[in-house]
Amino acid sequence: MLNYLSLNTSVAFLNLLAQYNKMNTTYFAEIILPLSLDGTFTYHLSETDLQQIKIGQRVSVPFGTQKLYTGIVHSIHQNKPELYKTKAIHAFLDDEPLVTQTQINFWEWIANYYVCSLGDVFRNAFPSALKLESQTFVRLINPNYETIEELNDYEFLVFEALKLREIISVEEAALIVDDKSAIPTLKLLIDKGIIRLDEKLSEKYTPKIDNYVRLHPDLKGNEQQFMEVLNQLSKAPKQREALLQLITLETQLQDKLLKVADFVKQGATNAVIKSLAEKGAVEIYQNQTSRVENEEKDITEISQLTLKQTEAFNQIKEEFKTKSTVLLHGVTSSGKTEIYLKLIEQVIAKRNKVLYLLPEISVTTQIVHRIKKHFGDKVGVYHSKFNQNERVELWQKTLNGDFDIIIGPRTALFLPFDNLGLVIVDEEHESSYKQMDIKPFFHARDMAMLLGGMMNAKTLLGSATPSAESYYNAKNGKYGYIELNERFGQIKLPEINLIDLKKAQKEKEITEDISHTLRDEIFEQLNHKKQVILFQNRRGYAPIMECKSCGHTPECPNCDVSLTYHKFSNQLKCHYCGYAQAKPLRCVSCGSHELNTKGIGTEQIEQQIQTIFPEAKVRRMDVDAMRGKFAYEKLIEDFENKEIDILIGTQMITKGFDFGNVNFVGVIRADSLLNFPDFRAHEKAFQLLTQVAGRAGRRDEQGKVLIQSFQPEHQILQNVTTYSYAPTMKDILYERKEFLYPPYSRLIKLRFKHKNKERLDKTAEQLVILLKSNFDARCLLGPEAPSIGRINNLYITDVMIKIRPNQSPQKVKDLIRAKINQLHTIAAFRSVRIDVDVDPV
DNA sequence: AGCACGCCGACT
DNA sequence: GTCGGCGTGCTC
Repeated sequence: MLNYLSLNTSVAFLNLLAQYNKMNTTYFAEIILPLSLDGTFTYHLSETDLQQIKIGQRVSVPFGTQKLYTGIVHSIHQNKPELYKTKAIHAFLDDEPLVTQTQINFWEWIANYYVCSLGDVFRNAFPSALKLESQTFVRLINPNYETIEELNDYEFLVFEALKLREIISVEEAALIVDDKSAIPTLKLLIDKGIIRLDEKLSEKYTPKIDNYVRLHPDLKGNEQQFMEVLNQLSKAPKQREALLQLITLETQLQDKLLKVADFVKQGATNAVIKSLAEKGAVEIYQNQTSRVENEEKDITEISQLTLKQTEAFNQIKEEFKTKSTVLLHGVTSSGKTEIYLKLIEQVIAKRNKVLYLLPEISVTTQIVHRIKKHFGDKVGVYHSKFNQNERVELWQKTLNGDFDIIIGPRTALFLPFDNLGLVIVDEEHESSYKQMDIKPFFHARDMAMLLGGMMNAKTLLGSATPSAESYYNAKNGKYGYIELNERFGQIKLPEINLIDLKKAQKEKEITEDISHTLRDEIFEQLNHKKQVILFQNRRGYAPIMECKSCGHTPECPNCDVSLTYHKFSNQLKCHYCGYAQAKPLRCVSCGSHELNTKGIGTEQIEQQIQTIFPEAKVRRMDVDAMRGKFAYEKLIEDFENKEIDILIGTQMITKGFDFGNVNFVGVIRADSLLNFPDFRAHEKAFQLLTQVAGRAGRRDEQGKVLIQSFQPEHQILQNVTTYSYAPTMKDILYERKEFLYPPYSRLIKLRFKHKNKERLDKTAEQLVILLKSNFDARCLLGPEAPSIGRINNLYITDVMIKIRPNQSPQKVKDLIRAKINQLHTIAAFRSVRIDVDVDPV
């Protein structure tokens, strides 16, 4: 009895213990979701989940009332959350992780540094084709519903459709009825218990499948059978010929596969190939085609470095022994690329990977071509014009370790590579490295150094005009510093001269905006069959349109800017929100027909130049002319083939655009660059003009540059003509120190946006009040509306915070986070959007 | 960031 | 009278 009892209790006890253990061994996963919400989200794991879950794996999870989101497994733990009930993971989307642990660490670092959520980083860093969103489907659950007379026409239509196909998507349902009544109709059907809504995930990425052709496997290495087939074809000469051609092609291609389409291009016809296939001579099969395959076939040796280059190369290597970052300051055409190539070669020889960052536009140009030429299919190129499918393939290939080198703009930083040995940031001064439109507002140059540090890689910053920050860091010994101040082949730097526009106007030495000196020079160049580049940093025809009689200027209805006149499309456009209207025939204010334009854009220069040089082939290069995926490549090709005599461009032409046949560059008006209300204006103007000048005389002879300006005496312009980089920087750094700007402080810009101006200003003022006690007056500026105070119907105001060198940036950021949260506890302030921009440019 | 719930203007 | 506008609150 006692035994029985004790046995019984022990069984009960064991059950209890098992249950207890089970409870205690409940596991949870932290999931990163693509939401702008702080932190990760906790889901509980079943035992089977636990078997297959891996950090970095893609999962789908329910979030909110019904939606499924794609998330990434961040971590696994046993801490049961007390404040809310966890849900289960819906599904594992892949067997293996698509994100590495290093990437997760990197994302967290970025979220912390740039004061945004981990979800913001994930959303931006991960290809969107891999972020599945659930689609809502309608499912029939009561096919036997009988009281049909109670259904309205729309309900009946959906019911009938579902009887044929059990499941339809909400979109299909909307097609059956009309768009507007779809949701109400479905609601009624749900209420009647006839249908149910289901969420389904669909993969957005689709592999590209092509038809390929090869010699039939049965004939391969079987000479006798092959001869038989060939003899059978004696009466079909075309087929015989094609078969023999295929053999030749296959030998040439070695292991590469031959697409049917490519075979057709080589002379075979589809009909012939089909007949051959029917006779068993060839085989047509399907295979996945890579969208990111390299075309490059002949790999060439890297050319020998010159003495100067070798010297620089050795210095870089020496500096890398003690410093993780080196700044290579080399004038345009000094041959920085060759040095990069040599370094890359050495790094990949050690089985390390290289990340090569370029400003956006340069990714499509010659540099990429040159790198591919040396490293062939080991080069992965990322570009923002890639479509979603191409991005996915690049991601997967990178994850597989298929590439030794990844080249790309700032987003390439997020590809899943490992084992980096070297990061190159070319044109490091370029402001396009800073992401400004979507969160995270990161600076790719800075994050490249960080990522390099995480993987023990070295970072090489390259520029002809280094940023003030990098120059400062180099001069202070934080980075290694190597100068390369001689052009390749010892060609002299272009001679830069200034043209005084005031004087030219007074002496009538000018036609519209082209001074006669500039005109004569262009004429001279064209006579020598040279191509000319003209720089005007404004697109459109004229930035302002003005009524001659009343002075009215058409403005954007959504933004606080005047509309730019585009003659080509005969429209007035807003460059901030995209608003466009037809050019009005008369002034909307007074009805006058006399409308004037003020200021000049590329379109107007194009027209003026074409008038002066009616025979010349004039082209324009700005975002308006560069629409479409291959517009840029096409233009480069045309320029190379000398189908363009004069190219007029915005700052686009300063990036990766080097051609041997250009000996002269003209700047139409430098003034707009100099008078920018920004503490970086002088730095940017010097860099831009120097870069523009660098386009001239790159190969055989010394180039010439003419800069037109109303203030030729301006110190920056004077310094540009004499290539006085160091003195310019000295002045700039002196001012920065005086006014406590970077690199002598760190900036955080808080940008407030709201459609109601009063509420906006009140909120910004309130946050300043909350922050006031923690900063001295010099370090907390604003709120102040930026020069364009309203974009897309949202009013904007900025608060600037300067962090002194002795302050902890982390503590300041924590403070900002806390104060914004505090502000948001009050409902009235909550609707104002606050963007935190760390290290604004 | 989505998405649902809830309260006020312009329409059949 | 409704439809639908977007303000507000919540999501593991």
